[in-house]
Amino acid sequence: MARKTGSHSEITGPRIRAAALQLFARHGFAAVSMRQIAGEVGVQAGALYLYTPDKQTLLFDLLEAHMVELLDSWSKSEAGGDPVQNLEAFCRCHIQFNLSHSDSLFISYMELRNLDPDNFAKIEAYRKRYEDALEAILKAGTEAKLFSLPDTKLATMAVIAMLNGVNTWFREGGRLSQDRVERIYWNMVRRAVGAKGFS
Amino acid sequence: MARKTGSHSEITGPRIRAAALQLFARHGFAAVSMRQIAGEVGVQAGALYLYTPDKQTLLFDLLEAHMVELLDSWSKSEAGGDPVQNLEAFCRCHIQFNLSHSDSLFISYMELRNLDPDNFAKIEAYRKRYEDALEAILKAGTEAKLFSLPDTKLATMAVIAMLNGVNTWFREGGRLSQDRVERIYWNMVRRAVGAKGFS
DNA sequence: TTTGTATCTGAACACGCGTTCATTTCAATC
DNA sequence: GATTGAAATGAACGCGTGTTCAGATACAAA
Repeated sequence: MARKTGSHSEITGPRIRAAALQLFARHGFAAVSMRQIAGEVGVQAGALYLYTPDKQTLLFDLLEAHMVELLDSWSKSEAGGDPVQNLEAFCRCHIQFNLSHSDSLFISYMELRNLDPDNFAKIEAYRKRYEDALEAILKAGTEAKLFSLPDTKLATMAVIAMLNGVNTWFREGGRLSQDRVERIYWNMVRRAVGAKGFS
Repeated sequence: MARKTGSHSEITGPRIRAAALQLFARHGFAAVSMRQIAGEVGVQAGALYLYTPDKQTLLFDLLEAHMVELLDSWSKSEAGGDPVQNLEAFCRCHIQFNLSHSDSLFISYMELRNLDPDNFAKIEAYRKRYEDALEAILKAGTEAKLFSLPDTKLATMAVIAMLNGVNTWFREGGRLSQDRVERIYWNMVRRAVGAKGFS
């Protein structure tokens, strides 16, 4: 069946990951059984082991894919403009990515503790790279006197936490359009970092 | 043994809740067994059922206690000053409470999905009361032209998310004192809401 | 000393877990 | 039509789960 890699269906594998993602997000890693995942895919539990060595690796693969996609998404959006423009791009990219990957986002914050130490360290390294990307923008802006921040590391955490919060309440078709939400959050961030020419 | 209520030890009950709190925070509700909790207390699993009807109720009691304490903490800190003072008090109270109840905070965000619908609704009602307290401050400030906010509901969520973020990285004895962190976050919040006389 | 009661044990119940593996299915290739 | 080999089954493994409960224990009151 497999045409290129020489092993495993190229259809069932992704379906398993999609089902696992949704179920882990909904009920939590520990509360979801391999039989439930298999049931969602329409297969027996044993078949899952043709695609993943174990449940732990399945979780890790989902988290790693999320972080890789996130970093990839930012590297494509990176405008290369001045710090203010870069910060706006970062905020919008972050909100957009998170809202279109809400299950992965949820898991990547909630299920870290279910990773064994090695896997945890790998995911943390990705996360650090992402945070560093934001901090670089804030540092550049602070040095150029465009922002007013006593501590860029702390501001980095504050901005990410604030933007992540959107996912806890935003629902498409609700009171505010996504673009409007992005604009309002960007204005709050812009003020929080003390961007000049804006009060 | 019980002297006042006529049932249950007044020592073992709290010890069970403390052990459950710590274990749930560390490993997650679904991943912790009643036997583990009992082991932590130095008792057999069956004994837990003298203090809680089941595992689900044990979780609910922890979450409810957290929300009650949180609301209580704010009602005691409420200064009754102008919106700017109230907002500062809210930010400081929130950070202080969360840092001194980090396990409860963690659980109360992570384990909501493990509550059955009735219990979930009750906790959400507490949470709404708390959010409303913050939104009332933001509304009052906006109407008094002290803040500049296009949407107080959205600002409420943004502020809470930002403040909650402190718990993900702050460690006592680290680079910054808690008071310094409170001050920096308060300044970011103050600017994010567009407080006058401050850029 | 006897009684009463709050506390706890330890075994048991039915069930679901992650994982393994010999066996079956079945489309593609020769 | 026979052969191949990946894909999937379904039963089995040992173990841990939440919960129950009859019985043991400890201790205050009578």
